[in-house]
Amino acid sequence: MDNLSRTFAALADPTRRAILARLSAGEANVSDLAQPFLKDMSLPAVTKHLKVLENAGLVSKGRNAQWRPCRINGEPLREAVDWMEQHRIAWEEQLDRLGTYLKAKTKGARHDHKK
Amino acid sequence: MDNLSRTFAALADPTRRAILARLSAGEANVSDLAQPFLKDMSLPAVTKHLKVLENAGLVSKGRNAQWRPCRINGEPLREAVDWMEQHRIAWEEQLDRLGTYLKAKTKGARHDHKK
DNA sequence: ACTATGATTAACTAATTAGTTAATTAACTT
DNA sequence: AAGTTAATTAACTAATTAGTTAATCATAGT
Repeated sequence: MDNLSRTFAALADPTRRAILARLSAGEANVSDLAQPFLKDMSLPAVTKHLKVLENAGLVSKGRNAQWRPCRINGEPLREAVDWMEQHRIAWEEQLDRLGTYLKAKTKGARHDHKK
Repeated sequence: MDNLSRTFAALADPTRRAILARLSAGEANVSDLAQPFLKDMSLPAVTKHLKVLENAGLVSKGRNAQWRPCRINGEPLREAVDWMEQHRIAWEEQLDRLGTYLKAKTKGARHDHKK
């Protein structure tokens, strides 16, 4: 499977997206990351989700004694955003053709990015 | 399954991404969309891929006689980009901490968007 | 009416995914 | 050395996915 597919597949799960969201606030151990989900699933289930994120290159694990500090890796995410941005103009043109672009536009600068 | 997961799952396949890429150039019938893939897979396989894209709301089909003109729908894609953008600053900070941000930055304005 | 074209549906299979519990590994604590 | 904590691995199951071929549906053209 290609990198981009692995990245999108990794993002296609709310648990994994929540893990990434948590990691964008900074490094965390596996059990820290697991904590919010332990009502819904077991620790090995979280380990597996992390493995999916690791295989997609979105997360990398370090080691500190018996802990495994995880951190986010932005590069594959950038590639995914790049793919979407590459087509975004065309999508918006499509919306324009359908006459719904104006509505989107008036939502504000939500899609503008920092300089 | 939630919308965002459905969108990312739909994007996690190179055939489906190619179909979307083709559709960002404009409307196309099922057989037009299928044509580049018919060496690799059957027409029903493409129909199924389109069904996945439809269920994610990424594509909508019209009807014109026996043809089914397909067009892209930007809204779910916007939501996906929004999710990523929401976390992007944090990812970049993470990169910064790792000292690799500068390298990314010198790649140019690739990640800046239109006003 | 008959035939051709465009597309979908049905029925099936193989592979992958997401979860489980139980066992195991690795490192720290006393 | 024994026990505790953090995390992974193993073995298994149920559900989903991506593909197949064959049959069907819908419309057009003759």
